[in-house]
Amino acid sequence: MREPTSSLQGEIRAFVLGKIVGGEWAPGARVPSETELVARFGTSRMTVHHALKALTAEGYLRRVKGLGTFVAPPRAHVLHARLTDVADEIAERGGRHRCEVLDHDVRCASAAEAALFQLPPGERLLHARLLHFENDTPLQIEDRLIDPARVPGVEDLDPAAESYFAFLMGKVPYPAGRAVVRAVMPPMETRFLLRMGPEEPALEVERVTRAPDGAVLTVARLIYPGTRYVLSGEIAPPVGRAGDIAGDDE
Amino acid sequence: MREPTSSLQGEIRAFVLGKIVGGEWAPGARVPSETELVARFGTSRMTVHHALKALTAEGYLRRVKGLGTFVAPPRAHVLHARLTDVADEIAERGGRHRCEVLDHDVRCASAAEAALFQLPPGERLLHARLLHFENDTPLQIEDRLIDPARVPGVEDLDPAAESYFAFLMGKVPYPAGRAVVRAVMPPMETRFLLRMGPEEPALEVERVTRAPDGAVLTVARLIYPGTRYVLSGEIAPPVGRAGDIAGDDE
DNA sequence: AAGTGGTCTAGACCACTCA
DNA sequence: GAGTGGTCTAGACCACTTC
Repeated sequence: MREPTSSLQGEIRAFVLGKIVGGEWAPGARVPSETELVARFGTSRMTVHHALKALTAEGYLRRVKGLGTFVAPPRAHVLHARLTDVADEIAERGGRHRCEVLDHDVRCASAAEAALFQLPPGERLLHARLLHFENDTPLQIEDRLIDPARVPGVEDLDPAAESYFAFLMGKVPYPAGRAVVRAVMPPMETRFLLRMGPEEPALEVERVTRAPDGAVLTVARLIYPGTRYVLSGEIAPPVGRAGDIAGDDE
Repeated sequence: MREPTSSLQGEIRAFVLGKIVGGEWAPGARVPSETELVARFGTSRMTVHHALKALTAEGYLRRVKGLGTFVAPPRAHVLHARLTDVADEIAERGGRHRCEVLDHDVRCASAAEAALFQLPPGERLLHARLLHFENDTPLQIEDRLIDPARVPGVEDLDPAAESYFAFLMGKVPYPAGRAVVRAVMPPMETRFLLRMGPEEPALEVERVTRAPDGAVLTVARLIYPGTRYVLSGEIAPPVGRAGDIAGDDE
């Protein structure tokens, strides 16, 4: 990560961040107040405030009105792993992507599915199962349920032409959601489709995607052969979103 | 995520974010300029700037000097998964944590280990293998290598008393690092120790932790029984760190 | 009462892009 | 040259904490 020391904010940022990652200021330690930093760097208070605010948003600092600024206790780290469209992921590696449609139907929601989508049982749900290939080697089975009432036009989509991921991205960018990553032994059919070895486990990523209003839009189960796919990402401190009210986690 | 509309910044933020997550402003679309928002909300320019800056840091906007502000193209989402100390994780669930030391020795780095740590082969490395229990059920095997030259005092640590995670956190808070998540079939001994079923796969999380200067401090392999552990997290747009120079990814 | 951070103002200069 | 965002200033009032 390149640090811009070219600006006054950058200087203050580098000064504070340096003390933190260098271990000089331990977690919980008091950071100089805005007034003190103003005196030290000879800038206006707003400049200092900007720098500290940014570091707070990035999870390095904890600020309490009336009390002071402190080094945030990093008792947890956060894994930031990109979840992309399979097609994009393959393209990035320079591979060729192809997709076979295994199932594609509109069905009535079972009790479990209705509960998942918070819909009355029997409501219509679009179901699709796709097999994605990288250079003719199967890489992923995508098992997806979509609420067609919330995603207009999705019933007319040809999954082989445009991915559901891309389509949904266009319809509802910036969805909220949760994902769960598991190691599983998939059933026979899955093993066969993904050309997996007899003892090979699978990595399963299950995503529940919600509209900003909280309604479930789609549930996707992505299954990868364990020997051909890993999930990877960077580790960083937990980020604070500006929309959040000050941390209630203590 | 609660949005503070109590402040002027909050109002502007809510206005812009609403248009984005509501799909009214599509990815790539032009966002009103600071001048326009100043006119609309009747605030000073700094106030508008703050709000847009925050949304930029959170990955929702893309700003180009001299050009304008745009809705960031969300072609990828990011899974934000917490990586905590096992002991903390178990404590959060109200469980009881216990730890058995399987191996604990200082050895000379093999060629592969030396390469991983970017050290000359034969350098001393601390190796430990721990079995973590939740309520007397084994949950994790921690297989860890540490460069004792970079982490003073680590050789005197009793892993059963204080976890390496906590110790390292205290020594080098806010490390940089990468993690890889895999589904694997562990060897016999591991299956036995974790009391895994004959066909049960394992979830493996491998972390490489680096000091701010880039030197590898520790490599941890954490192995969980697939039926007793999942990795989960929230999905959000990729965050931009203020220290980064404007995105070069296009 | 003194000090803290949160927010806001009304200016300013700059580097940049586009026409 | 007009418009954009990036940065900065020197003030201000507020809510909050601790003493």
